[in-house]
Amino acid sequence: MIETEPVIKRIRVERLECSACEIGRASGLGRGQFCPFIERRLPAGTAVFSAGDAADHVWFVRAGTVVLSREVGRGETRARAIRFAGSLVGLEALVSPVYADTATAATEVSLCGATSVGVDLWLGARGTPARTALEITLRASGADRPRESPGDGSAVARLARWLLDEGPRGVTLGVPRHVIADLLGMRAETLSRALGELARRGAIATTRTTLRIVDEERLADAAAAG
Amino acid sequence: MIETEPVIKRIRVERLECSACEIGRASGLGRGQFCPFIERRLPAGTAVFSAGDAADHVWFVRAGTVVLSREVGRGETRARAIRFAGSLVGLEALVSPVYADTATAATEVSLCGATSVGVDLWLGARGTPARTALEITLRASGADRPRESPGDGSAVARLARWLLDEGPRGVTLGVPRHVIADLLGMRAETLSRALGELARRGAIATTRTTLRIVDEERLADAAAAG
DNA sequence: CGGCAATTTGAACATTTTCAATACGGGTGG
DNA sequence: CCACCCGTATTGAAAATGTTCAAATTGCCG
Repeated sequence: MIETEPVIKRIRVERLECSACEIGRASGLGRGQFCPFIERRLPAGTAVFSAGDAADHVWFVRAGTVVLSREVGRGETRARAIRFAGSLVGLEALVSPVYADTATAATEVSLCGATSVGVDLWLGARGTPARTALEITLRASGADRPRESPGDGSAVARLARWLLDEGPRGVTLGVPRHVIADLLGMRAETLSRALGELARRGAIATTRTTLRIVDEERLADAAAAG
Repeated sequence: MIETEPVIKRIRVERLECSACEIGRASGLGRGQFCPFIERRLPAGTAVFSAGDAADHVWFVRAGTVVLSREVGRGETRARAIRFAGSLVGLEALVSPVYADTATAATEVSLCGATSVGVDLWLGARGTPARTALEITLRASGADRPRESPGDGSAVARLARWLLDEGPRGVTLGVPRHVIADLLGMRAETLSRALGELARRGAIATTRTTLRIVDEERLADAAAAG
């Protein structure tokens, strides 16, 4: 029988030793080096950063919980992941001028923040294997869109949005339809019907294996509709 | 007017110069070093690796498209992301003994693979900032579950599954209900009803701010149901 | 102690899922 | 080069599921 503790609203973090922190250790704190991250506390509900903002800081979650959300259209945003103590958030600052996610403190949090410039220096020379792997990973996940679900808009709207920003690439590269359906959180049959609907409205032209965007404006209308 | 090319099924990659590759360059190919990655081609539809398998290789996508899927329950799997040329897949091998995703070639692909051991060496000393950041990132994203949607099971089943493997942590750490609802691809109202249903079945005990798993077996039944 | 925000509840409604059956298109073998 | 076959995509109609919107409740905080 699993028993959960009462929900934590206030966190108590006396004095987390930086030498006990993974980031602190990587910084070589014991060896006369310094850590670019500076602690800061935020109350529950505070926005740490917002998707689209200039990505100028990277944060390490020292205590508390941060929720990551991404836009799904019409300025609406949906939670897509949770980050607990020990995670880095906003690392996309390394590879993008703007944040991909909106980060919100779900509880009171203790965050250690550093400027992108500081992190850039901290990470060491560019082009090393570790750094290259990190950047490749960040670029890939920064471009991912969370799987969608019916609450994010009608099937037609979701498809229209997807086509507007991933379509030409994804469709061209031979991704099977059932995969697209999965990403959009719908069944293959529903995708098929949505494609048909957009074609009927003159937004796209499609055959069983081809897809062409005919009228971007109508597509945008469909995307906005709901 | 955006026009897509016909779907690509066969890829032509004559001889991609390794010195032109981001990975090759990071390996210091020009400087007498070597790259641990070895090219291999796979036809469309081939499984590169499967979630749960021993994570012994890391792959770099040189050409083609790879689909990443993750389990959503009952052994069913849903596509959650697409990786194009220039991405690394299976990097979770660095921080986990098993793959978190199932990777499938959507088109014919040219992949460069390296053993986890080789990549471990290639990345250089452990504990450096870049490597630490990479590992933290991989650990976090490896634990993420893709947002779910109604096609992945009924609201009650999705909630039950979530509670079984994320519940105690997420609930304890004060994640608001509407965030959980987002992650499960349902509205807050539906989550509320699903919680009520599980409580009625005696699987959990819940108040407006508390949640306790009372009977794991019933929860598992609900998770399997559909 | 009062007010606010989050959660719960209700009932009608719209949407998507289902489960079949059918049509294609591409790849294979002759 | 063409016919055949298999797997993928499409279509149909019924049914179930989740969404909506509004109102009531409750816990938390100042």
